[in-house]
Amino acid sequence: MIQPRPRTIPEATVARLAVYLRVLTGLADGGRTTVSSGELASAAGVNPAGLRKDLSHLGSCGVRGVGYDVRALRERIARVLGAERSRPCVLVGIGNLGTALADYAGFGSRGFHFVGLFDASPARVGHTIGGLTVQPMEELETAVTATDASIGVIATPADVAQQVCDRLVEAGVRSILNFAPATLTAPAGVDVRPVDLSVELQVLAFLGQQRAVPAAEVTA
Amino acid sequence: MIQPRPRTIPEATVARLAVYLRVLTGLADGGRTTVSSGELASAAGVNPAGLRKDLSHLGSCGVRGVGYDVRALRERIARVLGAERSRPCVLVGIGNLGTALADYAGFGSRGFHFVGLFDASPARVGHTIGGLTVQPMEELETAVTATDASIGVIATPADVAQQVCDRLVEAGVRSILNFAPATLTAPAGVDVRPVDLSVELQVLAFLGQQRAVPAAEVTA
DNA sequence: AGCCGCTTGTGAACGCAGGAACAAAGTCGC
DNA sequence: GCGACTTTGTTCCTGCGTTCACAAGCGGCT
Ligand SMILES: NC(=O)c1ccc[n+]([C@@H]2O[C@H](COP(=O)([O-])OP(=O)(O)OC[C@H]3O[C@@H](n4cnc5c(N)ncnc54)[C@H](O)[C@@H]3O)[C@@H](O)[C@H]2O)c1
Ligand SMILES: NC(=O)c1ccc[n+]([C@@H]2O[C@H](COP(=O)([O-])OP(=O)(O)OC[C@H]3O[C@@H](n4cnc5c(N)ncnc54)[C@H](O)[C@@H]3O)[C@@H](O)[C@H]2O)c1
Repeated sequence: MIQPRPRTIPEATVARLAVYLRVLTGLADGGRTTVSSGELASAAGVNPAGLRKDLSHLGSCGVRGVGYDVRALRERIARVLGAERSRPCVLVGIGNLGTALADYAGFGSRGFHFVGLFDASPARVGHTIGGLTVQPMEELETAVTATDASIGVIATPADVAQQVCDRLVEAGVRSILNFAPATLTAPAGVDVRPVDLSVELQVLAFLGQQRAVPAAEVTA
Repeated sequence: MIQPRPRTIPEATVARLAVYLRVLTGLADGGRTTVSSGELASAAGVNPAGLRKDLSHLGSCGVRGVGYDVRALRERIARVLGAERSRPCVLVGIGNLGTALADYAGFGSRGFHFVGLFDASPARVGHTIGGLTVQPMEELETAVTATDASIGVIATPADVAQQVCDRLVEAGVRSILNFAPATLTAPAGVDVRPVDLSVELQVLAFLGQQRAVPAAEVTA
């Protein structure tokens, strides 16, 4: 039993660790060397106790009475998240959204870089975005194999998203981020993470509507 | 006690309701009139029992032995979510991402439309995107008041996101969708929903990495 | 008209996440 | 060198979300 640390980290904790990592990087750039859980929690918008519980999943790294060493904690989280080396990603569907993603410089500093851009439209193929040239879909499989891309991003229309997903899986991609408003099915062992902006807006709208209703509740 | 239905719907349920709504719209367009919970659940990628529990939050709407009437259920969900009439939104930061959002036709069919586009850069102001002209930041407050915009979307760089948030709140916006990688603070009564794509990628990367590790676990 | 099969809706159990409180531990001041 | 204060790490507990399982209800068939 060399590993007393439980292998399983809750997914909600993982998402927060990524936020802590971003905040810590900002603090380090600002010259801070140590930070307390309360300070870090308020900067990340979470509860201090919850933050300490999250950090406890990766072993004691703080000093009682002082706080956490910013650089050491950042290193620790980066190692757990596997953010030490940059991961190669491929992007399919270079339309409005896909172009913005391909052009986004922020992914590089967070451990991700695109190694391939693909589109079915001849009008898009050949354009250069963020230093990469858009390739036709025929080259998807060979490019994924050659670059050993680990993450695929889908930004195509919804009606072809499943086909694109299948081709990515077939090519060996095991992690997929899907922006198309469609529910994708993939075999076991493949993670598909949907990002549906309309759903986010609808949740916001519902919360706002519910906030307005309770006042009229007493009138019933 | 005229309202036997509990006023509180779990947020996780609300997000799934939005997905059901999308799936139901697709089914209705395909000509389907009824659908069973199992079918709808598999199309939405959730557990059938969970789907029924979600729907139970808005009262019985199904017919035992038959299933749900597609149109009626869609109407019911749309009413609960407040998606019957389109909600006016303002978008701040018309860069790469903001342009894609402003140009996106899909929001209209999901109950949202932009009534104002704003940017601080003179190079952006005056451009027309999706039928709207980009306005300077000075006009934000008056435009929000005039259009009674209920939702604000932030697509500016992270270092000015908090200022933009403050101005939106000051102008009367009570729901904010934030794409900038920054933790925003807002007064009580204002909902801020972050969408951090880097975090999504990092969660994917972690899950993929964890999937690969267990095989080597026995070697320790 | 009565029975059968199918599907919904709900009740209970389980597991998990979140929050508060407390003990351990280390540092700073004297 | 010692005491007190600060902050972490953990433990307990409460509440929520999810899943399973079953009884109730309705349509269709005979
Ligand atoms: N633009 C947004 O702000 C936004 C917001 C929310 C969701 N989305 C979703 O993201 C996806 C992309 O949106 P968009 O606005 O960029 O659309 P878009 O039409 O501008 O771009 C789609 C791109 O996919 C390409 N494409 C079409 N079929 C393809 C195929 N079979 N294989 C590969 N590429 C193919 C097209 O050539 C086009 O370049 C859509 O599913 C949309 O619903 C977009
Ligand atoms: N582009 C992407 O794919 C992507 C992905 C993830 C996150 N983001 C985030 O979304 C935000 C926007 O990204 P982008 O790629 O569109 O950046 P961008 O630089 O292309 O656009 C930013 C826009 O905001 C405007 N702006 C700057 N300061 C402003 C202010 N004070 N008030 C109003 N407008 C102001 C700029 O003029 C510019 O047009 C950034 O925070 C980025 O980190 C973008």
